[in-house]
Amino acid sequence: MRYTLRQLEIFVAISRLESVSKAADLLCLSQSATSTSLGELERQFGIKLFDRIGKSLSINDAGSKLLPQALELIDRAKEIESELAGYAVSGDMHIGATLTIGNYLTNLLVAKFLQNFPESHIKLQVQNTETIIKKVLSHELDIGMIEGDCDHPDLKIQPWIADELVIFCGPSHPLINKKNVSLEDLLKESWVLREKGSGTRETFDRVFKNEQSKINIKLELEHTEAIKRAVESSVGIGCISRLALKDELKTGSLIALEVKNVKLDRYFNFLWSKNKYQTNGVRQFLKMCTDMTKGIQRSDQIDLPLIV
Amino acid sequence: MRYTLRQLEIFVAISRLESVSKAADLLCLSQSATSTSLGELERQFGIKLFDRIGKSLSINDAGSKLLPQALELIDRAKEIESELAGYAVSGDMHIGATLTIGNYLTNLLVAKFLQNFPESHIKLQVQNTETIIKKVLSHELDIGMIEGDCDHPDLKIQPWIADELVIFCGPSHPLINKKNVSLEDLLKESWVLREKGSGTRETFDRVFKNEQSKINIKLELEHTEAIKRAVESSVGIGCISRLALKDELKTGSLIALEVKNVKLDRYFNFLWSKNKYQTNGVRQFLKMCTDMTKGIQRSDQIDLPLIV
DNA sequence: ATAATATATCAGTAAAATAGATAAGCAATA
DNA sequence: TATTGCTTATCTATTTTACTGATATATTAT
Repeated sequence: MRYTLRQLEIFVAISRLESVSKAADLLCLSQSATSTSLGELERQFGIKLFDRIGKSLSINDAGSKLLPQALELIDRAKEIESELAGYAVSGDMHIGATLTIGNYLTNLLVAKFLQNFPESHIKLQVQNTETIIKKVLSHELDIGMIEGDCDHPDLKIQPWIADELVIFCGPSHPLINKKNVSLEDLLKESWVLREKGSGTRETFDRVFKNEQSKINIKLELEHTEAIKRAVESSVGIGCISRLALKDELKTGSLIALEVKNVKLDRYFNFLWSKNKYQTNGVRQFLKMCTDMTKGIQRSDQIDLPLIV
Repeated sequence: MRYTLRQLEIFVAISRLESVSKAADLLCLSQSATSTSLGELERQFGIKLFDRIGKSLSINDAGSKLLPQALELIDRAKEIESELAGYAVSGDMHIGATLTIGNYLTNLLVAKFLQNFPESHIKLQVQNTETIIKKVLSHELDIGMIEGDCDHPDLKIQPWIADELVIFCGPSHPLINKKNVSLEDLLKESWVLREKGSGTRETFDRVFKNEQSKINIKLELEHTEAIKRAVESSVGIGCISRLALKDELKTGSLIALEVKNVKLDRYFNFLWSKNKYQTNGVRQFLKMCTDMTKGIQRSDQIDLPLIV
């Protein structure tokens, strides 16, 4: 297959206008290139497609036979192109995510997305839930990714994947030897937690709302990594997403405590404004995220490095 | 439309084999060129078609969408190519024609044919009817073009176009002033005719078979041009095809005599062996000839220079 | 670690597309 | 019949693309 769609396009234009010069104008090509291209097509098929009568061209049998088929082929080719263009992403995309999601998932998701759509430009902001909601409302962000709910009439929220907070301690902590850790056991401990207003803290507070006064919060930190270091240094026990603890639980540098009757489940959610036009980039991004978590139950099972 | 069918072919091969290297082998292309071609296709569509997982490729959504469409498009393109190849002519073609046809029509027909099929090679032989029939029978010729009939069981004869012999004289001949030239008038004249065995002479003899002994043949010549010169020089009156006289009748250098009750009509015929395979070139040539004479009544109305 | 293997990229080269200029053919017309 | 204008074809030079061979980079297997 040595002929090109471009040659067919030029052939069609010449056929339509019955003139090389006019076709050249139409195609924004020199008369020379147009003539040569037709000649090359004829040479490749080993057959003339036009009769040269004096200074003008007149399509011949072979040309007439080719014309409708060339038209059809070009139409199909254009259709393919535009369908694929529907996949393609253009323009900027602004994504906001909370600390936990942003640090452990979104940055990797964005990297993967950029691999598939190298032409697109993405700005990722990591901020607290409140700011993200505000910016999604003001259309400053195309998508927000937050933990927990949000019921604003202008916002659409879509659950993405389950997440679980884990209560954990250092490897030398006495509780790790206890079989059934109870709520009472926990209330005796010192805590290292995320600050008020963070999604993680909200989940924590919601679950422990009846025991709030009895919880001894020794340290409030704004970063999960800092909390891990503090717990390692035996400042107290902590509570953050299993996603953020993945590596440490694996190596055993931090230990998860299984507590009876305490379930710190929550959902990571997508968030977008009902009033903002959803660009193709946004749709593709959402699709990629949901596609990737098919068959996956919980956030920490997403094995992004393998996929990226 | 900036992408090429070749790129699609390469894309399909890579998809099929899920490997750039294997596709390169299949396509007899370097791994480098294959990789670049895929990259270029992706760049042009502005979208990746494969996920690169480690050292291997895995087709992604966009690629999966493209694949069947690319296959279809390539199939159509190949179909077009081979249909057009059916038009194309390859190999040698041997055509034989008698003097009158060969000199005034076939050479021009062949020229026109070669314009449309520049790759083909034609050998044109101008010989007498008998030789042509013999060579068509021996398959030395693909097609013969003769005046008059031939009923050999192994030969197929196909009428092409009507021809007419014209009795003519020089511009100073006394007969041109006579209103109704009669058969008796003619028998008083001297004649310049083609030699026995020629198609023209056979037609002449057939029409004048009852007056053969009374016809005074002064000069027998093997070329129509020579006959014209002889008649111009007042050697006598002549009888050749109107086709060969076209120019002279137009300029008035020779004058046609309308003779009552004398009709020298005949047919130019195609001739081929029933036992010889008819190549595509032969079919195309016959088609071109019959197409060209649609709506034309007689050989001298064919205006070849205009068409060529 | 090391070897084997796959893709991507780089540098150099061959081939193709293209523009600009020019030749050659034809038609209208002065 | 020469002239003008318009057409297609072709020539040369240049840019762009396709390609090879070599090399870099990354991953799997040993």
